[in-house]
Amino acid sequence: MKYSKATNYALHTMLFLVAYAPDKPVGVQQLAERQNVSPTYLSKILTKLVKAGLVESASGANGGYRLRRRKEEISFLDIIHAIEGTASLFDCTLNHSSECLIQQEMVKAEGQMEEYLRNKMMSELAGKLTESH
Amino acid sequence: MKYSKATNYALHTMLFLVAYAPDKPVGVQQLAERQNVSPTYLSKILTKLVKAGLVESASGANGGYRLRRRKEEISFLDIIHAIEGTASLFDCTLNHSSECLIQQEMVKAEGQMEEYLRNKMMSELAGKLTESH
DNA sequence: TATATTATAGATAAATAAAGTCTTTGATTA
DNA sequence: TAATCAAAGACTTTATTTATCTATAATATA
Ligand code: SF4
Ligand code: SF4
Repeated sequence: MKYSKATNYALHTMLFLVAYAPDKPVGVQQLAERQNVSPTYLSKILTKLVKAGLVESASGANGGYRLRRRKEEISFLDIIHAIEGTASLFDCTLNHSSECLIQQEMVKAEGQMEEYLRNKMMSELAGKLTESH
Repeated sequence: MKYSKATNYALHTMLFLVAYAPDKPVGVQQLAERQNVSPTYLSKILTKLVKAGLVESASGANGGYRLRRRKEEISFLDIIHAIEGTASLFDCTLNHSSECLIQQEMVKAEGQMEEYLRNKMMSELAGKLTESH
């Protein structure tokens, strides 16, 4: 079980937008170069972020992506859910009713992680950023 | 990102051993039937549990698997780590030093989940088990 | 000792998921 | 109109997970 690389790309992209982006949109080209990932692949990730309402896009010349919310209102969990989806990490195919003891505990455990991520906002990292990161 | 089915099998196997197993070992055949999984596949999972010190095995007639610790001393996390390994869920290949802000937060978040799983013991579930589960 | 029983290990195959590419379309600006 | 940029779909490649098959080793008991 691993977080996908797509999630890594998404987090870095968001962090960049939060930390450095001015008002004008940033193109996928520029975002991709910073991360050594192909623009076409990153664009699919960005489209997910758009659909999740985290960023907005503009086509055409001078287009690109920009944040749609204030950095105080964007959590790690928002970004992760946009990429990984919101399904439980532990989903037993045989659904032995809601009383399933194992699943209950696994979901609670996951909830602990999510709570941390829900409360960790982009704004908290933006200030601490150094050049190389 | 999903927990593997192997982890599911491992949790069910351990729960069964905790709840029903007498002193004599249980064969992989029997364990596999309950879960509709092939004995050979389950046996590799069990071997991991053996190597993690959670169960012990005995070859030969009347052999099989039995718990190696008291149920109060077996945590969800023990079992999950035995199967999934202990590496971080978020591992950026480019290791930008230990000061990496993103990784730091992701590891902390994961730590919250692990803490819950570390404190959740098999003994807590054993009593609540119903027939069908 | 011989035989049946059971776990361990390794190679391999099949299935699934993730990562990445290519190409077309559509929107926007200058 | 021409250049620029995002969105979408089909597709390929790679990696991981799941599962099977076979051979070997250990043990009990008849
Ligand atoms: S007990 Fe829960 S996890 Fe196990 S098979 Fe039933 S529903 Fe699935
Ligand atoms: S900032 Fe952290 S997560 Fe990002 S590339 Fe550097 S080490 Fe990896």
